[in-house]
Amino acid sequence: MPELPEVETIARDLRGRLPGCVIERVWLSGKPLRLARPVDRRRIERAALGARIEAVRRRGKYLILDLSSGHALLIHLGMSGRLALERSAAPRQPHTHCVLALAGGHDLRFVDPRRFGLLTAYPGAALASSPELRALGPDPLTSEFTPAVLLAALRDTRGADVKTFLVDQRRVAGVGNIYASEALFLARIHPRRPAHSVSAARATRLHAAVREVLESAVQNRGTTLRDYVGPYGWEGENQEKLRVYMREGEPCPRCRARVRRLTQQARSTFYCPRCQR
DNA sequence: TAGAGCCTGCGG
DNA sequence: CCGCAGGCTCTA
Repeated sequence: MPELPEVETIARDLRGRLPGCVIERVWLSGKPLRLARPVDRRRIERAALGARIEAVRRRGKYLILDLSSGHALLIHLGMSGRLALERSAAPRQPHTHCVLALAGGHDLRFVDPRRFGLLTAYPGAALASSPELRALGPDPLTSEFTPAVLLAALRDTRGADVKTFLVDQRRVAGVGNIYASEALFLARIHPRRPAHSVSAARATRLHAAVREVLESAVQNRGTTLRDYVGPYGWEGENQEKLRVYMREGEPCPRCRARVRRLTQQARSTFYCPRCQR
């Protein structure tokens, strides 16, 4: 479910609330998450029990909680994951897999019906070189993401089309299915174009489009198409701003041609067949 | 670099 | 019943 803007929204909401909080208890459902791997209770407890939350960060689609123990919790929400900040007395939602009980009567709860998410912990010094974070490409909202970097990565790609390139986290960290379609529409690039055939001029447009689409989605607090909600249950507003995603058959906002859907890597892509080349 | 697989829920 | 869903990883 969540891509960069949704994870960034969650990080910002949590940042207003979690730093300074002490984790008093840890509860785990014991159900396996990503790759049918069970959450490692000892790892989580060693990192979190009795620790104070010092900072909340995001890297790509990952959330990071830096703790006073010197460890960090690493969280990925997969397709259906949510974090919920709720009173400890409030009933737990179905599919709750982790509860961090905070001093003062509130919980941070990890809820994930499909269990494609990930929850683990690393010593702070080992986090950046962890298997999860090691290979991530540049975060598109940082200064590391430049037109030249994007162009070089496109040129380095053999075979893959530009849409598949955009959702490859090793190339750009944080773009998923919604924002790939939206960025390609803004940049007027056809999703089936081979990545290495994207010209420098198009790469510059794509760079600006990726930034624009992600930044405005963050401003709009993310996209709620089905069930994305933030830590307080708030929905996003960005679904109203989507130009092509989930709009098959509707008129293109630029040229009025009908928006089409195609399938790439078993995922839907939406685009305008007239504007995008 | 395709395709399958991991899961549950929803809408047609 | 079927297909499909904001992700990622392992396989051939």
